[in-house]
Amino acid sequence: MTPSSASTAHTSNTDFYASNDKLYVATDCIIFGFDDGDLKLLIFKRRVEPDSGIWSLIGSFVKIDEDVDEAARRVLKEITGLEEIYMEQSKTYGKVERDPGYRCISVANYALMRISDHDIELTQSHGAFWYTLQELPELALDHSEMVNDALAKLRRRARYQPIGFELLPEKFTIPQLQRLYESIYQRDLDPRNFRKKVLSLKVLVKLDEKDKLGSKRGAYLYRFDSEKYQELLESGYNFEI
Amino acid sequence: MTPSSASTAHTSNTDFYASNDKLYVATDCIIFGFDDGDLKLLIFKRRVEPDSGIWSLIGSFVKIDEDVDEAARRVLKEITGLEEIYMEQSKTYGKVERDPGYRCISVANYALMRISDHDIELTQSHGAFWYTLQELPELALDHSEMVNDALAKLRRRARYQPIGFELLPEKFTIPQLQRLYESIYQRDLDPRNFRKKVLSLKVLVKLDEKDKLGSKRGAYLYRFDSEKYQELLESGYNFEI
DNA sequence: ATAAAAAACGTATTTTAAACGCTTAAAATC
DNA sequence: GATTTTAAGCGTTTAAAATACGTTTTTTAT
Repeated sequence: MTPSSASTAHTSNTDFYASNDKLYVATDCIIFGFDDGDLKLLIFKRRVEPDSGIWSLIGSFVKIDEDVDEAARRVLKEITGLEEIYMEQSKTYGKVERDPGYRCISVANYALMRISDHDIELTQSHGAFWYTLQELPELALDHSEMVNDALAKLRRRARYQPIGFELLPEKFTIPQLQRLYESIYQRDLDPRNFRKKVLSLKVLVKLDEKDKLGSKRGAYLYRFDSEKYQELLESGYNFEI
Repeated sequence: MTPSSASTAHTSNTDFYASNDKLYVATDCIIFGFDDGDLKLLIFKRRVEPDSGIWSLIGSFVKIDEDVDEAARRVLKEITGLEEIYMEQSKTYGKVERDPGYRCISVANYALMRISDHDIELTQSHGAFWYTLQELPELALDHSEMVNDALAKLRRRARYQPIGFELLPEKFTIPQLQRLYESIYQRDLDPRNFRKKVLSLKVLVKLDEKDKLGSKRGAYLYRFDSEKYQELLESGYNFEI
């Protein structure tokens, strides 16, 4: 829920809301997931004014006794049922008129998750749906801007840190990893060069299993070597794809 | 003034909230300047509790009718006298206990400026001083963390966008530009390769003047071709140094 | 059987980065 | 006033990385 939806505000005292000189702090979550070879975004149909009926990101007010990123984790938990989601602060939106209902600044966070992991019923009960980036509708308030900014950040991050750990299932094939990068960058990559590059990073462990669903021939499954993955992450390695 | 100084709080209404029941929004500025071949930071001696007498960044509460980045620009203007400073949002700090005085979240912004440009008397009248990164003292609250984060961001930005426009005087030599990069990265660069690299970007215009102060022989002055600089900026070019 | 599709491995070419040598201009020293 | 010193400026060589593209392999569909 975005600030304006107010249903999760830390107080419901209406006298208080009437007073128009209060500055609220909220958090909104840009939740990226990967499934079916596509990067997707979890969005919601708003049930409150303004912009009721319009799609929006999920969010909440920050409580007085809660860290800002705690608030974001609380939202993520409420929506997906998951506690251990990769999350990173994106940007803070602070324009006076960004939310016509209240003076409210919003700290946007983006999260990366495996779509298959989450509690589908819980998500659906909140009126949430996964949309690919291509078919994404216009969003409420400044939420489209938030998505664009988060996407730009994700793309930039993917250049200097390996990514995929958070978005792919535990076992995955190299073509799947390639499709992830292709959907992040929205462009085709050469499969031979991609394979060479990711294998050169030495963070993949080849398994003795094959995935037979993706192709006729089937592709070997891999998993990340979490120790080496962590090292690579900390070394600030430049992962130019 | 940092949030704790409270002198600029946007409201003092205590009817609804007991005073420590209120969530404040502040902004703090990490002001980078370049001078004498060194990257420096503008910091202040705090005059209020907590941490009075300790060095800190400059900041202010965000007013109810003011955009968050407007607040940051207001602070910059108050301190330096300058309006057109390059400024970028760094990160938002939202831990409950980050400021023992109030529940206050802070949106940190970093600014880049030419030290020679600003109003020295104004700065000094605020108790402000320029410190190099090496001699930087421990700062109040979470301000040291803010500086480290902003520096990391500046370093990363310097890799994918040209920098210097904001930090160097209008006319500058290639060795000066090199010293800027060396002080950002805190490591030595090969002068021959550096020259080759920056000239290959085609954003420098060689002037017919020489700067005779920096060396016996003197070095040609250059200026940025702002049009090409802008193009380069927008192309998202990777400026690996 | 044979064609089609995607995986997997390999090689050649081009581009970019890193390392280093040499000359030049002007001030400082003898 | 010749010589040394210092940093600027230009160039070359070598190493590494990115890009382009060829070939073989495995399996399903026809």
